[in-house]
Amino acid sequence: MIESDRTPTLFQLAVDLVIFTVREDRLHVLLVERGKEPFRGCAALPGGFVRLPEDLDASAVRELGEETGLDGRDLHLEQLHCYAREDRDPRGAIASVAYLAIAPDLPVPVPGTDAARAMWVPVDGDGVGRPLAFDHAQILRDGLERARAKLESTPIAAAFCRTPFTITELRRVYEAVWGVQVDAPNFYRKVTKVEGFVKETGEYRSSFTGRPAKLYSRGSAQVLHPPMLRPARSVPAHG
Amino acid sequence: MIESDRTPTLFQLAVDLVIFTVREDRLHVLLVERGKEPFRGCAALPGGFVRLPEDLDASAVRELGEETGLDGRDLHLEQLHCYAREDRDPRGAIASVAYLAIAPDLPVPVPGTDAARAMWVPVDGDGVGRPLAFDHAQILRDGLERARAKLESTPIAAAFCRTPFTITELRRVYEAVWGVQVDAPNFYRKVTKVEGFVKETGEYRSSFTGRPAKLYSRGSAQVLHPPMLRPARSVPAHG
DNA sequence: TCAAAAGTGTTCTACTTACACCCATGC
DNA sequence: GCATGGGTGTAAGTAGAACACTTTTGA
Repeated sequence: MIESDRTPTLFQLAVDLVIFTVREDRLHVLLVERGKEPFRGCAALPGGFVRLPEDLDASAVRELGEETGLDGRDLHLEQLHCYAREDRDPRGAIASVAYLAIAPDLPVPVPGTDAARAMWVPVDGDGVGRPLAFDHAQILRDGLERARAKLESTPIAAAFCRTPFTITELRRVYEAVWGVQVDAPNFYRKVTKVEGFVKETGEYRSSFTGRPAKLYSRGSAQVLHPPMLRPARSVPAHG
Repeated sequence: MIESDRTPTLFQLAVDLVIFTVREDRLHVLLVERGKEPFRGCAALPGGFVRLPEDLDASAVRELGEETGLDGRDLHLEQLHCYAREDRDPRGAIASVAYLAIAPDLPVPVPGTDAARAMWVPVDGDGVGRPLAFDHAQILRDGLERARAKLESTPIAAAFCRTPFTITELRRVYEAVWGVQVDAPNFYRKVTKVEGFVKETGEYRSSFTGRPAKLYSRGSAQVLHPPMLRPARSVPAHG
């Protein structure tokens, strides 16, 4: 924070959101269709500009609400990375602070709001199979890698599930985000044994067939001891 | 990245550097004494403003060179977090992108340069035992936690050591950064067994007493499989 | 020969993995 | 009954923790 004798660039600061959910056992990201130039009509991450006195986290929460109808206070939301390459936005000096958000499978987009332009798009491999505006493809890749890593060491997988949830639902989160198959019996034991990952509610949920599953809510742990281990070689969960 | 009808704030963007090294078995951070208001005379993290067309990483490398004489291309350097709270700088809208840098114990500060105002300060617990300018105490805490976490899953501990190094030097990095004692025999085996962490040079180094130690250089691994595990309860390594 | 630092051996325990198997429900 | 998904048992293999012990040097 030492002053230079040359004039610093003035930036507009944006927040862009990588919002993930799991629907039908597949990882999805929320995209919006841009209504203005540049990249009009192109898919992009939702986001918007920061205006003081609001800080970055608050901007992210606000944008989440405006563009998706989701309440940021209920979701996992964490800062990812700041992007400021000169060529990232043709309008000029616009730096973006990317956020990772994780949502349960909720009825979004909400019709009749800004969010009507939003859509859940399945993530295959490292991307969405279509061009994204600005450097959003890179931001999406970074967000995906962050989410995958955080599943290992923290209980954020539960943020993908509506409470209460079953252990199988939690397992399908790991399978969708990591793109691997996970052994159900071992996963069950591990999750229920790791201190503070999940908490039994005492309730059960019947599915159409099979034994009713115990229901759980998220525990109090912030980190997992021991961590969930991502297999070194990925076994595709979806052919 | 959706335009608002209200005018976004214009920010100056700064990069601030949390530069760690280990000297005499203790973790140190590089601080500078501010020569101007605000916080004139107060200790602060080195840093400076971003000027396009330079991007954030390049700004961090440049500031590292200007303020410490270190060559950023030789060091571990990674982005930490972006800070933009309204009250973080009394001069107004200045957002800071913090970087974590890891350096071996080199003869820095370099007298006769800008770096002469820089000093290595030991880190005790979570801080440096003196007030820091702006929100730099928070940035330092975040950098410290990042460094501690990265020692677990990546080989960055080697970035604290001049090449070639001994396994004991590497162990002292873990002890200094984590603030724990590490069992030497088990550490030795683990480090030399994990694929790609360190590479034997075939040379030996004699110390004043004891058996000469094998010398190693950093291996090619980007992540450690399995990771180095930080003890759940910290056993203080000093004091 | 002694101290000190490097490096090896050994044992116990914890965790992971693979997979067999039982449980509880709807049809 | 039987198909289906939930959950438990069990045994083999791998990794971590503790610590005794050997090796190799300088003084």
